[in-house]
Formats: sequence, structure tokens, C-alpha cells
Amino acid sequence: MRVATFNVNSLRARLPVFLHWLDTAGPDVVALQEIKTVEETFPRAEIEERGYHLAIHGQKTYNGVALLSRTPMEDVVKGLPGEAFNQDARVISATINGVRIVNTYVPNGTKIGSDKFAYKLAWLEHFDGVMRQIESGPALWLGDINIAPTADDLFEPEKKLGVVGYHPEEHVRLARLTDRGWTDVFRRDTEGPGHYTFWEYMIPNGFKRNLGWRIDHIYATPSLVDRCENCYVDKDPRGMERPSDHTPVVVTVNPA
DNA sequence: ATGACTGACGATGTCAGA
Repeated sequence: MRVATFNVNSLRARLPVFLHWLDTAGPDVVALQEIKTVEETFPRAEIEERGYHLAIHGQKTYNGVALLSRTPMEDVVKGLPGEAFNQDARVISATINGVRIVNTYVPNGTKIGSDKFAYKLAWLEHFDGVMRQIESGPALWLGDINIAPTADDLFEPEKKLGVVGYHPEEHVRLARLTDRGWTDVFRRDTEGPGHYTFWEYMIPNGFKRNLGWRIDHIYATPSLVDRCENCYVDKDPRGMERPSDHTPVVVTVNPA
């Protein structure tokens, strides 16, 4: 099965771009972030008529995540276990073809020293504990992680060390997961700079000049990583009219 | 240069994004 992650920055605003991408790329599973809609106003019919089952964890105006799957989903969980860190709709999980899929929209952090940056770090620590519960089996963690892991993952890194999204405190928390065996599947197979998934709207011609960040990721557990191949960034949607500021990342997961 | 651009909400502006 081919699994994709896509921060759409409002699904309703992005519907023409998203449906065109869905029809041309034809993924089996899609993890969406920043849908910015509740279930009642989610464009359900347009997606279901293309053959996808839906699991939606919506929120008005901000955040919101969803999973699309051609095969039925089992054990759908909206949010993180327990009460903590669930004030926003940032996580939805399901089991698809025996693979646990965890779709996250990690908090942005806004500004170093802010309450929101502290929240991002605390969120990552809490999430690490949640992931310990599932990482012994075949699982994918994917989504808008809002962290560029290395200097190869953003433009002009020498000017940005210590900014939100490329900060040592974020890297330490991400490394706790990768040190236990979560593999960045794109980086396993592709080296070097310039492979980005996000380009700011505010930088003039930022996409054409490739002034971007690689902050949307797909991580696999040790028992799944060898079944993953052909992970790539699909830049096409970012070049369309009225694009999201992010573009999809796709991976093929082979049968066990 | 502490801006720019885009979207939601619902208003003629504010908040958020990373």
C-alpha cells in the first residue's frame, strides 16, 4: 500500500488541489493535517465517492487531522490516550492492513521562550511516552512534525540554528524516538540538502527558489522499516494555483 | 527591515502559521 502525509492548510480551501492530487497520485492511505474543519463541514462526499473510508478528528478554524483509507480502518483513536495534551485536535490513529498508523500535527511552537514553545517540548515528551507503547510492532508515525532534523533539512541553516523548528531542544526530543529505532524513511534512502516539504508563502518565489524546510516526515518502527520503499516528496501540488504551503510525502509499504 | 502571504472568522480587523 502507498501511504501519504499532506498538511493541506484548510481542506475546504484546498479541495481543488487536493482532489486533483488524490486522482493523479492515487494513494491508498492519506494522513491529513490542518484540515481546519469539524466533521459536519468536512467534504465527505467528494472523498468517499473516490473510494476512501474516512476517520476525522476535526476542529474549527485551527488544527484538525484525518485519515483516508481504501481499506477499512480498525481501532480508530482520536487524540492521545488520557486527558493531557488533547485540547487541540492534533492526533488520529488507526490500524490499516496490520500497520498501526499515527498521524500527528505537532505544535508549531511559534517563538523561542514562549508558552507555546514550552508546550511543543512538553507535547513531544508526552508523545514519546505514547509511542513507547506501540513501537514493538509494525507502525508508521507520519505527519507535520514541525521539526527540521538536520542542516540538510532547511535552507540557509547557518542563519537559523536555534529558531523554532530547528532548535536543539526539539532535536533532543526527536532523537529519543529515533534512538529507539524509529527510522526517518525518506532520509534512509535520500541524502543531501534541498529536499523540502514546506515553503513559506511570505518569501517571494520561495518555492521556485527552493527556499524551504523538510518538516513533514514518515517514521517506521524496526519491524516495519524493511517493508518500506520508494519514499519521495511529491512537489506537484505546491506548484498549483492556490496551493498549501506544504506538499505531500509518500511511501510504499510492502505486505508482510 | 521584526515586514511579506494565506486562511478562518465574521468584520472592515485579529490570530495563527514555522
